[in-house]
Amino acid sequence: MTKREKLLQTTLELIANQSIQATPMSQIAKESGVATGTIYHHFKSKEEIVQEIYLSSKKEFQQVIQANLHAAAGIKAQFYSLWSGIYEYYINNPLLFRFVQQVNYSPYINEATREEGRVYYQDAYKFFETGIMSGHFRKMEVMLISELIHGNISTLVELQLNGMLADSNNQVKSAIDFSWNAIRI
Amino acid sequence: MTKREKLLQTTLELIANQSIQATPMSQIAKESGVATGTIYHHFKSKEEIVQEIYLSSKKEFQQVIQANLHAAAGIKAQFYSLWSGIYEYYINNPLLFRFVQQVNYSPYINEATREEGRVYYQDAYKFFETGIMSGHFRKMEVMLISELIHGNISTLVELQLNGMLADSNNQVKSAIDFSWNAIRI
Amino acid sequence: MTKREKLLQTTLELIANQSIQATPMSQIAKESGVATGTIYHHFKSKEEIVQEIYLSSKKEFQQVIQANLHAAAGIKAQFYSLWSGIYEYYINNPLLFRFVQQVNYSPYINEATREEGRVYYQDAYKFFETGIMSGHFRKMEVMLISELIHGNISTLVELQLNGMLADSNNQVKSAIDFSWNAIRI
Amino acid sequence: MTKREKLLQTTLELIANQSIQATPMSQIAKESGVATGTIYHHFKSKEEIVQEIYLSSKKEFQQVIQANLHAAAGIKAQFYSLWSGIYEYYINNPLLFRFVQQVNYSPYINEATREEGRVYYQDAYKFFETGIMSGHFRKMEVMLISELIHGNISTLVELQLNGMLADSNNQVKSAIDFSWNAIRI
DNA sequence: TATGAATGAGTCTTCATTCAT
DNA sequence: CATGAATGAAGACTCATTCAT
Repeated sequence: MTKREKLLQTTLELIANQSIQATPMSQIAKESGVATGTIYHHFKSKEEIVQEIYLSSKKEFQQVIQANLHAAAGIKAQFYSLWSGIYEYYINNPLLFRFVQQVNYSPYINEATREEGRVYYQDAYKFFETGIMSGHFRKMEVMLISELIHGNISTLVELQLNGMLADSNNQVKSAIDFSWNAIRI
Repeated sequence: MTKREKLLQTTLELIANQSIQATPMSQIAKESGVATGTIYHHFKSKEEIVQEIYLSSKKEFQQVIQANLHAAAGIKAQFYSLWSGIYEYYINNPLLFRFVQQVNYSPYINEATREEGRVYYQDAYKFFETGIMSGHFRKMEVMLISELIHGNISTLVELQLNGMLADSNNQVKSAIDFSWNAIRI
Repeated sequence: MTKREKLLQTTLELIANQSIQATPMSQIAKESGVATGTIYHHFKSKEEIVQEIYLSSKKEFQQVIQANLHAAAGIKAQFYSLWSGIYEYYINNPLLFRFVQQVNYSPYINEATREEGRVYYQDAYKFFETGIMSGHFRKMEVMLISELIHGNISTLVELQLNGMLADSNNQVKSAIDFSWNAIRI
Repeated sequence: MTKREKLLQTTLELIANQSIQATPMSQIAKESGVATGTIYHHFKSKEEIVQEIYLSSKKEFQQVIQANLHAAAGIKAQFYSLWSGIYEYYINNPLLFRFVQQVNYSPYINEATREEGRVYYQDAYKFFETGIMSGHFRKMEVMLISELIHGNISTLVELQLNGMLADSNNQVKSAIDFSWNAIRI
């Protein structure tokens, strides 16, 4: 791992676990095993680090979407695969999930950056578009569908990570059905 | 308005518009037209102000729920009323909505306070419980339904407040249908 | 007890137990059962309260001296009586002893006030003067003798209050002898 | 002088001359020619600076004791040397003397730190122990002798620094005799 | 006299960032 | 590229004192 990657990784962990406000640059430096000044050879500012993590998480998210859309499969199978894929991605990367939550409404992420992040949802948009055209999904703005479904998944992850899902397999199943019924015709 | 109420109101506005981190006590004092020390005559700390606003918003939320559950009406009408009532409450109180978002994942609101806030959801829980018993709603944990539906509404409010809903009446209609289809049998 | 006396008493206790710096006027008010503003009807400032306690303790000290100098007794008996009397006075009034220590080198007691307090030592001065004249005590400045003997007593009180005197009766006896041998011819 | 030493020196001077309460960190910084933040690069807190000065003064004190105990000399000569050595050390380092007085009963020095400081008195204890065993000194707890004698010296320094010793050589002589007669057999 | 809300200067401390080495 | 000492503006909070009631 390069020093740069190490810094990104450390920042991610610290912010996810203790919030931005409680994460000074000095701590990032110490936990990364570098001097304070060194950070500024790799990044312009604290904001830049945060934004870089934010955007790279969105890029990775795009790959998760792509990896779970198997054109050959039926539309319902694809939908379940997509939903579960994203859910599991978050569950397996809780730091990333927490990080985005911490950071999303802070001054570190402005509307421009948020907008930039939305680009990576395109493949999901297309999937819903196709579903609507083919008469499988109710007619709605694809952006709206995407946000609602993504919101459902986030709700589940949030509950799961907080240990609020007893018999969780079953509840996850319920939640996917919830989303599916919400949009299918 | 008492000085105390003025302070709560000012804090709500400032945090909603510019985040907690960007809202120093000195600014709260100045915008409230009082001296810094005066704040501490009314509140123990910045944290206490934030928590008080948070919890009183949850209490108000409870009244919104109650006001929109008309037992006499059919279950679908009740659901649409509840959904729209909450949505409109948020749209009419955007500062409160933003405030809760800003504050929710900050160290100012700990799990204990969050838990304390969940008490006020009880009436919604009961509504979903009844709906499941009577065979109108799919069988799911009521907590799970509540969180998912509330998530849907929040998604809509978020999009609306960010000006991302063209032809918004229509889209709100779509979103309610989304939620309704998600749970109805 | 008048409100004024109550305030003096409370201040004495608080400062003795937790130092001046840790004793705000607000606490003095609360523990005295009055409002903050009330203090300022009775005293001009915090400094005035402290000085008043300081000087009244010195006045009381004068009475302790007088009460323990029995002209009829022999000089050694008088000395032992004086030494023990002061020692016991301090032991029985530990708050006063601690208070004076806390306050003595703080900006609240200036050299003028300290000088004012020394007036009350006159009777002890006279006692030593007489002892020197009659050839019982070594020839020294009476102020010097007084300060040294008083220092001895304070040392003992300090050790005693800190629980550092095992078999304390014996050690107190040793200390009085120490002082007596120091000055007797 | 390193920046660290400069800070210690400045703090010593300021506190000695104007008390802790009247010595804000900002003034320590300014008089040391550094920024406020720099202090915290070298010390954890105000308390740490004060404690460090306190303990290093005690360490130095130990050396003063050792330097003035000449085993070859007679016991009386040693005693006079020790007494005078300490006295002169204080007179030549009035800031240190005042500092310890200012700080001794403040919350900055707790009992633990005070206890830690007492370690450095060991050599004096041994000297008195030996004197008692050899029949030169009256039988007393060595801790008690030490505290009483040290109290005598402090009394003298205090008077001297306050300009209250006219014909001071003579009075110092008297005071040493006072201490010597107090313990010798 | 008594109250207690209000004041605001002042305290310690933090922390993103810079810069000489 | 790397270091870490240094910066200084800014933050939360305290507290002696005032003043309208």
